[in-house]
Amino acid sequence: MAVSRPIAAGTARARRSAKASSEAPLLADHLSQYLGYSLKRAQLRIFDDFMRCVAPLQLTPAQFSVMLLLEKNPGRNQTEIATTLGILKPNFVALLDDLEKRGLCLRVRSVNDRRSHILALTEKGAAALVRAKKLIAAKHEARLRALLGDDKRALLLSMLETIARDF
Amino acid sequence: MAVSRPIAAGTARARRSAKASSEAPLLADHLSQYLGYSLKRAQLRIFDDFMRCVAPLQLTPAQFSVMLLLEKNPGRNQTEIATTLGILKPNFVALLDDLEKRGLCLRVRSVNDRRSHILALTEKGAAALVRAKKLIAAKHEARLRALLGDDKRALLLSMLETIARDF
DNA sequence: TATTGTTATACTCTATAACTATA
DNA sequence: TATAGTTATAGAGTATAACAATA
Repeated sequence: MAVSRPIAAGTARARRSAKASSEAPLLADHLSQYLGYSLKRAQLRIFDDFMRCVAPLQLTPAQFSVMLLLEKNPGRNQTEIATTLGILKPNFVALLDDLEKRGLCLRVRSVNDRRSHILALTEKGAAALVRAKKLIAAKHEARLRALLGDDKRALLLSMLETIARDF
Repeated sequence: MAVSRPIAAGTARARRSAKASSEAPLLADHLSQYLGYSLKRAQLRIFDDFMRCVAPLQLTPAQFSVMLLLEKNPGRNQTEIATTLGILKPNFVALLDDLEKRGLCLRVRSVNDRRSHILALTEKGAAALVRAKKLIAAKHEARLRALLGDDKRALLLSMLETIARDF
């Protein structure tokens, strides 16, 4: 049971739509003081918007990150790609099955080590990735820049990386 | 299949532990440019650390947020608390069952509206919450302050709130 | 009729053990 | 003996429909 899609009780929107059962809005501002809470709320919003922006291509954030990694790292096998993204090998199978079934990527048996599947984007996959990157840049990331400004956006990303790396 | 617990291929740690199958580390730095990716990575780290810090009390972030809300908003019913946190009513039942079974909170039938369950922390629940807050302040949030500094921490929180509210 | 809390249920994401085929 | 990919499975988290009691 995670903290998801919260309704900010302190916002004008929440105050306007207060239920008749109790006029006073709930006090929830103190929750935002906790990094985990704010981080989770922001992450859900961002993933939601990401999915909407990339909806024509039907790609989840995880699928997009896999395809991005395949593009920049040709010749790698499933274990290497999955591990880099923090996806466990058993859970990576279905994700790849889906991408492969849609003709976006390929598994090829390695000649050096016949246990390994070398992963590659198909032409269709590469084209889809190009389109996805354009949609994300034009809609998703552009919206973020408009909201925060370029300097604050860069600072936010660097702080998040710091937390992911050093916390 | 989400982006979780990733291994930063560019870190010194990752380079040291590179597998024999392929000496070259994977290029994954470009992923950090995407807010969703960095946000998710940071969120997983923070939730992980939150759980470790509060392990003596066996509270999840969601349970903690519920108890915090009960403390600041006495006399509210299940729907109000759940909705404020973005928890769907059916999913809130098991969470409350667990807290109530452990003697941390209570459901009381409302006298005004006998359909409603008014929620309240027990004395034991209030005491646990005090302890949890102390553990989080002393370990979890202190670590964040040490990592980012006070000014950047405040800026990070305000940017995350902006995203959650206005994106 | 509508709402509160609840049950049942399903789907996604995450995690572990164990199998197969290779090495 | 160990590793790569896979299967089976279990547990969280999240979502919807529908029910009983009450309004």
